[in-house]
Amino acid sequence: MSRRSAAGAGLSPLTLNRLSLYLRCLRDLAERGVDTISSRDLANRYHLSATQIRKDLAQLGELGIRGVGYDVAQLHRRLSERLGLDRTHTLAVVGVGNLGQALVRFLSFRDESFRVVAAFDNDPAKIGTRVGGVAVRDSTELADALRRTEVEIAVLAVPAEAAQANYDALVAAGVRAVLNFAPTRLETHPEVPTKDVDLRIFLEELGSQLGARRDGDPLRLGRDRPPA
Amino acid sequence: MSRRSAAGAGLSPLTLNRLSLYLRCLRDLAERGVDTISSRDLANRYHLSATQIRKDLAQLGELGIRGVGYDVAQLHRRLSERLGLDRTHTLAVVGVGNLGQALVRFLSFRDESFRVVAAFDNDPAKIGTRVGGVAVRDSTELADALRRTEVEIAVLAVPAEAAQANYDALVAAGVRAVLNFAPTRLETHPEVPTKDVDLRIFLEELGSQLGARRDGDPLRLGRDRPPA
DNA sequence: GATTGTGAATAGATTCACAGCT
DNA sequence: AGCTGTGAATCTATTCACAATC
Repeated sequence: MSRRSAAGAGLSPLTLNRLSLYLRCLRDLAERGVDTISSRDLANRYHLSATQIRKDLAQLGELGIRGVGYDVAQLHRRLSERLGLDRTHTLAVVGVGNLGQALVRFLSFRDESFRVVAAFDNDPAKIGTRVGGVAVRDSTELADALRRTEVEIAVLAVPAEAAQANYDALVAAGVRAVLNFAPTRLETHPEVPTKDVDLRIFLEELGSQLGARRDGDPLRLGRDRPPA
Repeated sequence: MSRRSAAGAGLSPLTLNRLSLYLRCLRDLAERGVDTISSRDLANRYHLSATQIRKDLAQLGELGIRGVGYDVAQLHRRLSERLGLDRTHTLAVVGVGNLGQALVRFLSFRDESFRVVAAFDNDPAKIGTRVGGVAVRDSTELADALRRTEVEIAVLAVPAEAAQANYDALVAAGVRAVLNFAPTRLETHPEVPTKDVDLRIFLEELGSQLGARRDGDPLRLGRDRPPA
């Protein structure tokens, strides 16, 4: 079989997320001057699973050398490619409230792979201002503006009520993927990969792991051992 | 078997996240004046799976009425309880940069279940200022401050380099759970549930689903159908 | 001897399909 | 008749264990 056989096929989101993680580890290793690493070392250093690393990486082709390990630089390159980080993705942030503003600034910050090229809001007080070097435009211009600037990924950070309408407008304007921070179930367009990120759900997950209220046993805090 | 048998046991994070979702749907339904709903209707309205709803809810006990469906108000109450939302969780946000500030404001906003009671940063320029009604204190006071105000959940929004040290300080100060936004693999304390939220990984997931660069076929944007 | 890559085994999550209530 | 709750079946993900390779 050839070097780059069917290695580009569809990986599961779980695998993709781990690849991102591995990539970050490799960046760290490169900075520290490590140039070869075994799956076991990688796992130990960053609290991961060695077998899983091997299974995941094997999906991209034969990347390691038996008896030796993986070449840090080469693996880094290969992962970047597979994750599409070898080129710049253009982003638009829609909704420049608390979260939207933070996202614009956060994403504009020393990152070669993602670049915020447009921001939109429907609040007249915000339109025309600049956030993190990006001009905030009127949401109603969205369709026109996007068609000209070829935005690949949209970041939706509007209130729940406005999410679906904005999503539809974005898809109609030819955006190819959406990262949705609005706490709603969007009716998604099947051809546009959409990822929901709901901050409140993360908190609720933690909250529930803390155990529900036990009446008469109010809030054992401090250094106590947990119930289990 | 009694009404509240072993129903409080450990649900998987996946299930918990879906319960949060169902809860949000129920809130919406209650507002719209719906007071009974079947798993099928719930699924259709919010693009979920009916069987999965039933499986998930069954884990909390016998909540529905066969032939009829679920009582919206009662189910809402029951889910809130299980998710620990029937009481207020106290939060501390550590790191008041772009993201931290947005999180403080976002979380301070009309939410009964989570309340930001403290914010910390190590930047002298920020210490003493207020963000969303919360005073920013020096990170070095963290241990003392937390012991007095009994914070349950910490939100870590510091740069990667500072994350581990702050995490350790938080755990030592008796925090019971951590929501980590720093892009690092933390060495976690097993008794403190910790959830990583890495915004860049979400973007990378989308980026990779967009397909890698195909040389000579640069950026087909617009309304084209995707490769598949 | 060390380490990868992988088939087989296990664990976990989702879907199916239907018995059992109302 | 309609809908829940659930065992069985299926699908997906992870871990084990070892043959293949350096």
